[in-house]
Amino acid sequence: MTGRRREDVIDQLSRVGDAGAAVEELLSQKSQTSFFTVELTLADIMAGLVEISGMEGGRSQREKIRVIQRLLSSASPLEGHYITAILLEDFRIGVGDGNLRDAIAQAFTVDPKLVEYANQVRNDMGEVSVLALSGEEALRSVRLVPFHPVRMMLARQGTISGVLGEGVRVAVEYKYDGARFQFHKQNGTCRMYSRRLEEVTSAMPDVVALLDGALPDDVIVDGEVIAVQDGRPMPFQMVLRRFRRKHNVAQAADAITMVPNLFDILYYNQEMLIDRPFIERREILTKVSSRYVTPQLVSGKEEEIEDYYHDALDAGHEGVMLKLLDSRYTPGVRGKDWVKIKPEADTLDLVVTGAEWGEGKRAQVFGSFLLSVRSNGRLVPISRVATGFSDEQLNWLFQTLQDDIIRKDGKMVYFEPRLVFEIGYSEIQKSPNYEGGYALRFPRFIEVREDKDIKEANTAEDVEERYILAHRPVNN
DNA sequence: ACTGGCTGCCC
DNA sequence: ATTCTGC
DNA sequence: GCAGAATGGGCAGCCAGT
Repeated sequence: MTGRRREDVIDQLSRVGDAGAAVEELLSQKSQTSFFTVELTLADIMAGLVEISGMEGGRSQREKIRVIQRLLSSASPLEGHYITAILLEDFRIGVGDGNLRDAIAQAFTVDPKLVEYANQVRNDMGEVSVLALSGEEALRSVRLVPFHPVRMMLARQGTISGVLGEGVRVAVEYKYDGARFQFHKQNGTCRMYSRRLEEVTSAMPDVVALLDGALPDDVIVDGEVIAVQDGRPMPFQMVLRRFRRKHNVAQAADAITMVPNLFDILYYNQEMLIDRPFIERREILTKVSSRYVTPQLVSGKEEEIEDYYHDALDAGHEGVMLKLLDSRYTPGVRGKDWVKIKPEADTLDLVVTGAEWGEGKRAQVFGSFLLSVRSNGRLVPISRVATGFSDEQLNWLFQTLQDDIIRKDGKMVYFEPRLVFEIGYSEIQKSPNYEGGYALRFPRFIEVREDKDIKEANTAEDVEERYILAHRPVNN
C-alpha cells in the first residue's frame, strides 16, 4: 500500500512501538509523493470489516490482507492510524470502561453508578447506552437472563492478616488451579462459558452432564473446573488440553477427568441473586445443588484459617480465597471483597543469556530476557522474564548489556553470559518448549545479583530436584 | 499428511 | 497470570 | 486505589507451505 519493503515496515513498527502510529507515519511519508487518494467513507470501512469477519478457510489470510490493503491505501494518515487501531483492538487513547461509563452518564444525565450496574448485568455498553437514553428507571430494571453470560467477579492478592480486622469473619475456600466457568441451565438446555465468556459447552460434555444432573432448571452458577486423577488435582496443563478443545473431545475426555467446583450462584428460578450478600447466595447454592459445591470454612481466627490454607496446599491446590460474608457479586470487578492467598514466590538465580527488543513503551529497550541454568558446563535456557523491572532498571540493563552482545537474530540478541538475575516464580513445570525440559510459571524479576558470578547460578539439577520435591506425594 | 508460525485465551 | 506507573 | 501497559508458559486451532 505504501510501496515500502516489508523490512522497512517492521523497522518502523519496532521504532515507534505502536502499530497505529507507525501506519500513520508511513502513510504521511507516502502522501508526499502521491496525491491520488479516493475518499474513504465510514461505510467503506464498515463494509471492509464485515467482509473480513466472514472470511475463513483456504487463502482467507491472503484475502483479508487484500481488504486491509485496499482500506489503508485510500486512507489519510490519521484514518490509517485508527483503522489499524480498530483492527488490532488497540486504541491507546486512555479511554476504558470507566471513562465510557462517565461519558454515557453525562450524555443522558443519569447516575454513573446505574450505568455501571446495568453494564455489569447486561455486559453490553451499546445496549446500556440505549437504556440510559430512556432514563434511570430503565437502567435500574435490568435483569440477568440465562444464556446471556456476565463477566466474572475477580479477586485481588492479599494476606490473611491483611483481611482479618477487629471481629471480621470471612468465608475461606480452596483456590483451584483450573479454569473459571459460568454454567447456565434453562428449559433443560445447558451452556458453559469461559472467563472471557466464550462458549465451551461442547468441549466439556462430561462436566456439563455432571452439572446438568446436579442442578435444577433455571440457574446461573459460577465455579472452577480442574483436572483430577486419583482424587488429586492434575497440573494446569491438563486443564488446557481439555478446556477449549473442538476436535477429539471424547478422546480427551476419556484421558483427562475434569471435575467442577461451584462457589457462587447468580440467578435461580427467575430471581437475580447478585445483589444478595455472599452468605445468602452460599446458602441458596448449597440448597440448590446436590453436589460439587466447594467446601467452605467461616472463621475469624487467623490460626484456623492458616491451617485451612495449609490443608489446601497439601491437597495440591493453589491456596485459598477469603471472601467477605456480606459482599455482593460484582461482575468484572477486581475488588477487595474477594482476596486470594497464595504462597510467596520461590526464587532461582539464573544467567541472562539473551534478550528481545520491546514494543510500545519498551520500544527503545529490551522487553524481555532469556534465562538459563548451568548444566554440565553449558547454559541451558529455562524461561524468559519480562516483569518486575522498573523503567530505570530496563534502561540500565539495555545499556550495560550492549557490550555483551555476541549474536543477533531478528528481534533477539544473545549475550556473552555475565549477569545473574534473581527470579521469583510460582511453580516449576514440565516444558515441551525449553531444551532442559522444565520452565518456570509466572516468572518475575527480583534483582540483579551483582554479588554472584555466573558460576554460582542455579543448575539444571537444582531445578529437577525442586520439581520432584514439589510433586512428591505428601505423607503426614 | 505433515510442519511451522501465528493467534487467542487459559492461567 | 505479575508487575510497574501515572493519575 | 485504579486503569493501562508490557510482558511470562502453554495449550488448541487455524492457515500457509510443502
